[in-house]
Formats: sequence, C-alpha cells, structure tokens
Amino acid sequence: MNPEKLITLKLKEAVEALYGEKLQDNFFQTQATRKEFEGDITIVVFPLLKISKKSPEATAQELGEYISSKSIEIKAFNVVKGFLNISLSDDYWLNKFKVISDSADWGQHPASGRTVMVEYSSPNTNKPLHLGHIRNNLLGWSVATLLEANGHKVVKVNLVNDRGIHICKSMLAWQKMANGETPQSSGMKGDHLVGKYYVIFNEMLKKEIELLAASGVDKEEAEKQTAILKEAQDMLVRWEKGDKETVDLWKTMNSWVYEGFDKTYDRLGVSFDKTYYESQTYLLGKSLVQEGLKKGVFTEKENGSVWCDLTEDGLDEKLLLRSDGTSVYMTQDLGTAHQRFAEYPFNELIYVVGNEQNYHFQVLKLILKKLGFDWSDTIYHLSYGMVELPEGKMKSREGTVVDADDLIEDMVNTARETSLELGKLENMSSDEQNKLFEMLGLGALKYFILKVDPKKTMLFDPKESIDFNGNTGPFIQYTHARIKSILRKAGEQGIIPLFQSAELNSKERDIIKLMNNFPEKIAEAGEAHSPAVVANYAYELAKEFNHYYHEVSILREENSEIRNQRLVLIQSIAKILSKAMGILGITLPERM
RNA sequence: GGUUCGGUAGCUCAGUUGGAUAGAGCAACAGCCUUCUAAGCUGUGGGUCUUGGGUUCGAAUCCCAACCGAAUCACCA
Repeated sequence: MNPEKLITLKLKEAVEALYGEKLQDNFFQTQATRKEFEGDITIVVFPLLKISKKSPEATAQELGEYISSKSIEIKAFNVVKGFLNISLSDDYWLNKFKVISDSADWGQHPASGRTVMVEYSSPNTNKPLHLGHIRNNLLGWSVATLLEANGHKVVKVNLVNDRGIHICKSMLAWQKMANGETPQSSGMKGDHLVGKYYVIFNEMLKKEIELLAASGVDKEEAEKQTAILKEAQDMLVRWEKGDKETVDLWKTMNSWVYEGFDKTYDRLGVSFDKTYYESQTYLLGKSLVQEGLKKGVFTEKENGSVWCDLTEDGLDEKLLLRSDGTSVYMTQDLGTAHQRFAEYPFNELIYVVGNEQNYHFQVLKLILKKLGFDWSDTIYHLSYGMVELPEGKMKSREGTVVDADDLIEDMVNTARETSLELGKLENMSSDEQNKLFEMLGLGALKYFILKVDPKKTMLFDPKESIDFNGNTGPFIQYTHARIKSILRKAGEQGIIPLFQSAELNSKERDIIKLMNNFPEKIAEAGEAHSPAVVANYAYELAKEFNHYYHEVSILREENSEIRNQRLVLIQSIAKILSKAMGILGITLPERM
C-alpha cells in the first residue's frame, strides 16, 4: 500500500533525478513504515542496488540525503539495513488531521456514476432462516453499504424462491397432517410453522422409503418410487397449470412465511429495494429457453427435456427444462437476471450466494453469454463459505440447525445478562436498556460473522456462544460509548472541541495515519467485496484509542490547546468508528 | 476422477503490490479500579505459516508437486 500517493510520487521523481533515469514501478517500492520504526514512509532500496552499485545501507543513506535536500515536507530520515525510513513534517500530519476532523463523512467516496445490483438473502419459502442465512443477509447488506461508501449507486434485491418442489412438500404435509393449523391458531411464527410441515414431509418420506427398502427395493430406487414424492411432483405440475386450490393454498402458506421473514429481517436490520419472486420470473426463463432453442444454443432431447451443452467449455450438459415441461433452478435464474437488467441497467450484478453454488453461477454466466447478453461478464458471484458447527455441517434432518430467530434472541439475552452484571445502567430507562441490549446482542453477532473473510468456512460453537470481550462488536461499541462520555462531559463543562495546531505526539501521529487510511481501506474492502477488511480496521482503530486513553489525559489535560486537540482527535475516532460500523450494520451506543 | 476454494499459536481469526523480529482475541498465569466508563490496560508463556522443491537480494504471500479438508459435477433448489 502506498501511504501517501502525492508524496510517494515526488519521492520517485527525486530518486529518478538522482540516478538520471526513469524507474519502473517494481524498482521503486514504498510502504507505510512499520510501527516499530521511526518514520512514515519507507523506501525499499534493494531493487535500486543495481543502479546505485553500492551497498544497501550506503544507497539508502545517499537517497535520504538527496531527498532531504529537495525538501518535500520531510522532517528526518533514518536507515535500517536496506530500508530508508522517512518522517514527514508535523505540518503535514496536522493538515491531514484538519481535513479528517473537518470532514462530515470521512471515508465516503464521491459518486462513481456506477450502478451495482446486489442480490442477497434469497430464501426458500419452506422453512425458517438459519445461521447460514444470517451470514448471507449480513454479508449482502454490508457489501451493499460498502459499495455505497465507495460511491456506487446500489440496488439491493431479494429473490424469493417461492415455487418449486420444496414448497409443495410443505403444502402436502400440511394438507395431510395439519388439521387446518395456522400461525394464529398455533401461536407459531409463520415461517416456523411452514418449516414444521417440511420436516414432517421428510419424516413421512423416510418412512415410506424404509418400507420399500424392507421389501427389497434398492434404496436410491425406493426414493424415486415413493407415492408421497410423486404426489408432491403432481402438485407442482398442478401449480404450474394454475390449479386454483393449489395456488390458493400456496398463497396462504407463503404469506405466513413472509410475515415471519419480515420480522427476522427487521430485527437483523436488513432491507431490500426490490423483491423478485421466482413464481413471477420462471416463465420469462422458459421463454428465454425457447429463444435459445430457436437460435440453436440449446437442444431438445427425445423425451422433451431441453439441455445446454457445455462440454466444449469443460463443463457438463445442463438441464434447462424437464421432460414434463417444468422449469428448474437455472431456468428461473436466467429469467430473473434478464428482467433485472431490463429494469435496472447495472454495471455490476453481485450474487451473494454460498459457495455450494459456485458451479451454478459459472454455468449461469456462460449460458447468458451464449444467449448473447454481454452484461453476463459483469456478474460477480460473492461466494461465501459455510458456517459449520463443532460437530460439522448443519443438517436439518438431524436437528442440528441453528435457527436465526433463536440465535438472535440468545445474543440479546446474553447482552442483557452481561450488561446487568456490570451494572452501569442505573440511570437508564428500561426502554433505553432494552434498545441497548438489542444493539449489543446484534452488534456481537454481526461483528462475529462479518469479521471473517467471506470466502472462508467459519466455525460457530453455540455452547461457547459469542464473546463480548476482545476483538468483538461490543468492544468497539464500548469504545464509542467511552469517547461519547468524555465529549459529553466536556460539553457539560462548556468546552467546545476546536481544532488546534498543537504539536502531535507519536501516538497521535499513529492514530492520524490510521484515520487517514480509512478511505483507502474502504476502497480496498469494496474491491475485495469484503466487509471483513472494514471490521478489522475498526478494531485496530478502537484499540488505538484504548491505548491512547490509558496513556494520556484528555479532559483532565490542563493546557487547553492540547486538551482541545485531543478532544477533536477522539471525536474524529468516534466519527470513523461510526462510519465503519455502519458499513457492518452495527449501531454504536452513546452510553453503555 | 474433473472443477473451485481452503490449510497460520491449544481454539477462533488477521496478515497490505513479495520486505524488517509472522500479529490480535479467546483460553492459562501474574499485575492494574479514591482517576476522563475495568466490556478496558500491562506483562508472561505459546509458531517447522501442512510438507517438499523452485523463482530472488528477500516467500506465510508467487510457481510446481504431494498430503489433508470443504463444496460441486442431479429431470433438488
């Protein structure tokens, strides 16, 4: 990373002047000086040895002296082995500090003119959300906010997978076993109720398979032969034909699910600009397939099924329409993508979907390309790793799924217990307290999930639950509350923080350097599509504050200039923490 | 078997375009609250960066191979 672009450029020019030749980028290397050394910018001189024809130390020394004579806001330099560490002038950092503290929204990039669509969440309507969906929702929302911070116009979209064999399974089991049970009659959250019948379906299916297996049928064969699965498939066909009874039941049960989902989304703090339903786009997908058939991109087999041959691209054949004419996942996604581009001509389309679907998106892009849509190149699959439990993958069949609502509730309860134990909230109304517990519980959960690089498989241990100490959301929330507390007290004493040009100590310079990096960090995170970069940055900054807090007096400082400067400094820290955490969807409390 | 992605401290994770002595947190141990909030701070211990080659002044980082793990390759979504 180049710490200071302008300065770096000037340095390069100076070095070129000294050696009388243009330098390639890999010959002139700079980096931010490591903390344990004195300085701000470091020139790595090893690549220059061939030109200087001197030892690393001598080269660095020569360079240092020459550059200093050019007076590019340089205060001093030192040489350690082949590293030339340059310290910039105090004025330089004071100016930076001023810019940061004056900025109302430091870190925000100017409008880029680009539109990015982010699809995330994409639930099935046959069961409630679980831990895996939480990772998806948090990532999606956060990436969207991150892209906004990078100046892009973002359209957040959801794609509800409201049709298909899975929902038919829940519907069938409900018809057979529910005796008309509804969310109202049972007091269950709608999505949980529908999920319950999905589980019941699978139990019935399992029984039937066992029966068949007992009569000597091969297990895999047995699954295909079960009457109940056949019934579900018939139901899907009836649904696609628009059979009223089927469609009505489908509407009713889906509405239960949506009610439940909305509550969970609300609590997680995620939202969408537009929701697509596969039931409304799959027909478009089908017509795209017909078009492709005419163009000869796809082929029809004897039994009427339609395929796309991708063997020349190193992949397999892909099914697009079943022999009974019904559509598959890919068909729907083709239709949805097409409709989206028509509605919001985007520069980039990001799918936040688990890495189990890497192949699907590879194929999706390829097929769209074959159909002649150039924008398929702009599709980016933000592929994230699974969330695993200590005993391995979550399996709904074995009941090891961590339910989203339960988890959130647990987190908020833990926040409540922890807070009450610390007992700092006496003069807070119970309403305020509840808001705080919600903030902290969700802060812990969100940070825990978002601080991990998206593409990595991550581990969640329900027994150990999520920490509130150390590198966590609540630590950063705590840091913020502390800063606000100091500023509040300053206000009570009638002190208004005003920028001062007092001399900076080394800790203050470190903090300013870190804050100065923030916009670049956001750009880096945006490029990597990784909120984790922002999370780790925020932690680093919060930690810097805590060290600083223990080293110097702020409000108690008697010299008013220095006191003011320190107040402005911590105010800036709070501002940046707030922006960074905002990207993660974490709100920071004024007090806790 | 093909493709994709991972392997860093006992555990969970960082680690900038290849740079200086590989970092945090948790857990363990020892300290620090009459002070601007102790959800904090300081210190101790803990590493063959899976292994073996290669590239070069220099590799956790890039290349090749092996090993381990995950996902996927369905008329499921």
